[in-house]
Amino acid sequence: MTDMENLGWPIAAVERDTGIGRDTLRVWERRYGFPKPERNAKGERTYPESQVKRLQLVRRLMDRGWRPGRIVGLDEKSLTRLANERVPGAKEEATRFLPLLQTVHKRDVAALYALLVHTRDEMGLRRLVLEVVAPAARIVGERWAAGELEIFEEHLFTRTVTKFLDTGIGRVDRVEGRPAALLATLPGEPHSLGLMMVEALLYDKGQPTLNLGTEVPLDQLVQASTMLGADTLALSFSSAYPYGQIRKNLVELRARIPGHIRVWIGGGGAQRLKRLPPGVSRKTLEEL
Amino acid sequence: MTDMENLGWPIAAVERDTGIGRDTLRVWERRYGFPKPERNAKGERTYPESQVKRLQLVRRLMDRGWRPGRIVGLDEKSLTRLANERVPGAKEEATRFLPLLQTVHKRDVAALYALLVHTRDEMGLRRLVLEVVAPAARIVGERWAAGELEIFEEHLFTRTVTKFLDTGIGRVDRVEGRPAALLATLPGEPHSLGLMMVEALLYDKGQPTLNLGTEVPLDQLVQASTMLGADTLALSFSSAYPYGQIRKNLVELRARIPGHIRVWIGGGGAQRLKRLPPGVSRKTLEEL
DNA sequence: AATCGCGTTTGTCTAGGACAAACTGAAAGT
DNA sequence: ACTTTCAGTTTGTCCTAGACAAACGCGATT
Repeated sequence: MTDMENLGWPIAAVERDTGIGRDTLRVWERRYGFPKPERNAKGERTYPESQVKRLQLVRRLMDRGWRPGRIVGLDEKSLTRLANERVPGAKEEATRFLPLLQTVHKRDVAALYALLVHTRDEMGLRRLVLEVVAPAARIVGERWAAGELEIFEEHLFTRTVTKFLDTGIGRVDRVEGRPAALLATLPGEPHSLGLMMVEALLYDKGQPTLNLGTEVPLDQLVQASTMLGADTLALSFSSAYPYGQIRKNLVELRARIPGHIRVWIGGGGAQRLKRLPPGVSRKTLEEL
Repeated sequence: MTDMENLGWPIAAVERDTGIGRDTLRVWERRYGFPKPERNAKGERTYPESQVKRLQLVRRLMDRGWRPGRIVGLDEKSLTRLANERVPGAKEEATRFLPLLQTVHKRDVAALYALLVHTRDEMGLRRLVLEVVAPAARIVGERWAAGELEIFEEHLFTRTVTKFLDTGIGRVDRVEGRPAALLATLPGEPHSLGLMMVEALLYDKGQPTLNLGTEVPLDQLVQASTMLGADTLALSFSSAYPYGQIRKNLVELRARIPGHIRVWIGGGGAQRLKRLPPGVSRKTLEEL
């Protein structure tokens, strides 16, 4: 283990911790000269901690739309500067959510939960989702991208909100008959909060839904949508979802499920898509 | 798209749908002569549907402890026969859970949810978890391995139980102070039910826990366990978790987190581990 | 009933090249 | 002013065959 700390991480560990594929890591090294891992006795790449951290920074910037060629060569200082550039208007918005964000920064899940309960009692489930949970999730995501929050802190936020929403919409028995809409994310998209919000909104309107969860393989979606007799399949893409994958997967999916089933997409990743594949439509939370 | 159906799937899609790595797929082809994909115009492997199905069968058997060399060469008939071999005593146990299993087979989440509510009112949360949810989860997993259930049906079961448990243990505010135990699974382990059960049991005893969720990167666990001041880190491994990974990850983790923090492991995968790495102990649900 | 040793199995990693899909940005069209 | 078309560039994924250590199965020994 001590060798590991000295020599650095094997390529598989780096792929796991950065989400950047093995092949890509090697090809970056060839093209951009970074990362430049050491080698162990066996001749295998071993990435020092510092390079992994820098790769994580690069990954976050790519999630924001930067392309590798522009940023992989930059040093840590420049990367951090880019990461801290704020979206216009973000500051004012942040102050509106100050109490909520503080619970996250203090990692006080009890306070966060209490805040959610209080807000729901005040403005109702629908407005809570649209006006609090949705923007808060976006801000938390941005804070994470800027390196101000750790991944596990974002995790904690998500988990607490999920737990709260599950408590509110748990009464599955209220919904009868077959589900009108199936909710899911595709493999590679682990963010479940978008689905939870959709589920909460549709539940609020009494529309039967079935949440299949995250990272559902395509063939399973095909099976589920026909076997469960749904008429809509709603997919969520966070802005971190890899560029090209979205369109590719949607085209494949659309071709494989029955034509009468509608395909809806939403989330930050869906917004980035310029033109939609035929037979797929984009929905915002407000439209639900 | 039509070409895809004719020519088959690219290697990345097969990796995604079977959970078998690219390198492994290529090396199996070289060693065992299976899979034997076609090639497209570019010379790339394209796997026919039938071979993907057979690979999924192989994967399920490996999850049960079979080694590749013994089964990769077998034809579909032999594989199906192996998959259908039942664990002794499984039959009697299955009849005990007949009503519950039927809700799963009929994909009737409302009935499943109602059944859970009813059972909890009758025997309490602790006994519900130990005597119903835990064995049911195992049986559902086995049924899936035998090919009787689709992945999404297992998903549905998990999601419904999670929603039910979240409703019961949602009141985060009851717990005060820093969490004693952190719960998580490692990257590659998407099954969250084990964590949910642990969370429910500890909640029932009034012990503060924090569920970090599934597939938490190792470095995040290191960060979280120190920053949140927990004294125990509890990890869950399903029996599907790849053999060697468990020990390797545990050793790495143990070396990186402070010595005073205990590491507990549980779940089907933990049972398969012959000897535990130093500083790691195994717990069953009953012991909590 | 554990522990040790040994031969076998197995997954992961290496290399540099190749190519299509996705992107950028300017020119031409409405 | 706004969209569409086109060529040029960037980028991720896939290819080959070989190598090796870690994990495993199994028999021998404590």
